[in-house]
Amino acid sequence: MPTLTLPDGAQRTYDQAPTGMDVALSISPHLAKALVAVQVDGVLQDADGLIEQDAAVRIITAKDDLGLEVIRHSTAHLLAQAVKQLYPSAQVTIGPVIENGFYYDFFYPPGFNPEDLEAIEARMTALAQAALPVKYKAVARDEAIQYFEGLGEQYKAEIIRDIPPEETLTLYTQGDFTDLCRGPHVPNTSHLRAFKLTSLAGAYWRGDSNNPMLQRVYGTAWAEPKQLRQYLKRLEEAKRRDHRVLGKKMDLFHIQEEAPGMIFWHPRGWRLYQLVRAYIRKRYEAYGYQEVWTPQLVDMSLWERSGHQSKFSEEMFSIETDSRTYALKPMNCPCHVQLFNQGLRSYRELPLRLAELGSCHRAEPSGTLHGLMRLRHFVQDDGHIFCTEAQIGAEVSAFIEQVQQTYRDFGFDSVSVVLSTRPASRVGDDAVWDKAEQALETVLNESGVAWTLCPGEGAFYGPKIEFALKDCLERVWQCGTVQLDFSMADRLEAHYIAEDGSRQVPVMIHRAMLGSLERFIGIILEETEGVLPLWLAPIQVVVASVTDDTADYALDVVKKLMAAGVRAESDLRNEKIGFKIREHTIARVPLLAVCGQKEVDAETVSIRRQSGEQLPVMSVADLIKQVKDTCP
RNA sequence: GCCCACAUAGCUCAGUGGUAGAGCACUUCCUUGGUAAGGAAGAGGUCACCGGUUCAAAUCCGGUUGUGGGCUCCA
Repeated sequence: MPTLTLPDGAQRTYDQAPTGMDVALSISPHLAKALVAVQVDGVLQDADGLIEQDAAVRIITAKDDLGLEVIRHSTAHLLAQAVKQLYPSAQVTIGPVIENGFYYDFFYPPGFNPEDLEAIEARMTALAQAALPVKYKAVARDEAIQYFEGLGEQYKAEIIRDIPPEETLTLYTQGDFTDLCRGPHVPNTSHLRAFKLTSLAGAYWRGDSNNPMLQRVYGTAWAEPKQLRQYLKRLEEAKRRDHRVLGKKMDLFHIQEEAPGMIFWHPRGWRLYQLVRAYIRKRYEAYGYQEVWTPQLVDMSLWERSGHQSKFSEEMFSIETDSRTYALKPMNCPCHVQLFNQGLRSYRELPLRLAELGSCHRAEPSGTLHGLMRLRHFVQDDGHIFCTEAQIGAEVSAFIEQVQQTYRDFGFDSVSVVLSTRPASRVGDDAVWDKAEQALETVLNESGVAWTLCPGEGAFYGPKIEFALKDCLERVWQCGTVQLDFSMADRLEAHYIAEDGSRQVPVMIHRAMLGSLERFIGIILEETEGVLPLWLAPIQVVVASVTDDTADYALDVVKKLMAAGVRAESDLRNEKIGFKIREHTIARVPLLAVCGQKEVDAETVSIRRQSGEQLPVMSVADLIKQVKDTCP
């Protein structure tokens, strides 16, 4: 006779173990209809699962986040059912819930095309409308293997074989389709009424590129059709924030076929680039770095000694000349060690911080290139700190502080911080890795930032902390990073003389705040929708004349602005003022100074912000002051 | 690198085997207009590249390059 406690504190006692559906029915028929699952003492379970003991029970509907997750998971099953009906030779694998939806991977060598997607979606809709009951039953592992092998579902059988033998499995059946699943699922498919298949992709079985390529179908699913429409609209709007689209609209840069993965920067884009560089140089100085510059082309032997050649030879551009092989530098660290190695270093010089706006070339695989985000030529705001073990904590912790300040200056308030630890393929003793990982974790905890752990994602020479930002489609890109390295200095024979006169190998800390300048600019563009903070705008003010009579005055204003260091341009074209406003607004110019007869007479400018907001009429001197005050 | 799709005027795109199209941008002329598009005319393309099928290819087929969405990778 279980007694159940409802969220409002009410208690109900049942003569025999009820199902979640019984509980809902005993409250209201309406609730029973809306029920997608129940939560029993915090554990989600199916509507028809028995509740045999006293427990706290919550009815989960589509309005709950948990309910939405169940709906997405069930929609993945619906997709698999539709695919099996339409393409019986396809084998099912896995179909998890992801942000905003789900995907399902199928082994189907002929592959799907976009028309198939439409057919699959149509079948899903029909199956959902049929309101097929979703039933589950527990089976023994071996029975499950036998069942799926009998169906020719090799992938499913393989998944089950990897599950510990003693575990009981559940099979979910809806109509003619049965899948292995932990559940829970919606009571029947009529709950699935707001979904859409969004894209088709290849994905390796178990995420391993040595395995066969599966067909992945992505979809989105929601509780209500209205939410689905809103989501699709959001997606549509996000595409307008794409940095590649904005790069064209704002006339910042282009890429062309002759130089894949490399950027042709236009005058305005290059100005933005220079502004970011100027910001970084100020920080280098403020944070005690000395800026350096090293060769672009370095003999392969250096990369062999550093260990990069053996790990990244495929991704290095190399050049044969004078019967020597050079590599276009893919990174700056070995070059900075060469600087460290000039002369005999003393412990008194540590920490020695070398910085370089380092130009790097990497022959990234063609399929990985992506606008400004992933390039074959990019510039890092790189830096290497040579220090003693005792100095690691202070250096890393100062860096974390600096990175956060930098991101705030650029207007980012949410940065994800990840600690990545030893990868399978690495150099150095485990004892050294233990020490390095411990050091980073300690500093992170002391800094108070929220962080997550990514085991196995570290660099081959050491663990790292990564600072990542999101683009318009919520894709995560690594930007800042700080990496501990107990190997490279030793490999490249860097030493210093310690206090006791002994020769010691310095610890190397690799660090970058923005990561790649190009990527960071791409992220800023998407984050701001191209409406850059005033201090970063390539053109801060366009001075537009209303008629030819006011052109001279407008030119004079531009001259004054430029003399004061404000980035200004004139627009004296024989066009209506409305037309000029429209053009510069689209080009994301932050401030527009309109000069008509009124302004000429009063010796003022009338300022319109990119947002459309009109500022009080002001003198040119006031405008200059306002613009100057925005620079960090 | 792998899977799928795409590549037409400067830009955004239409064009399913029979003379290459639209809007915007551009040039010229008219217009001198006060806060998101004034009007008219003109010019502009080897339909990414290479090959094939066909009387005929932007269109069908194969390859190459590049781009987009994913996967793998990312010092």
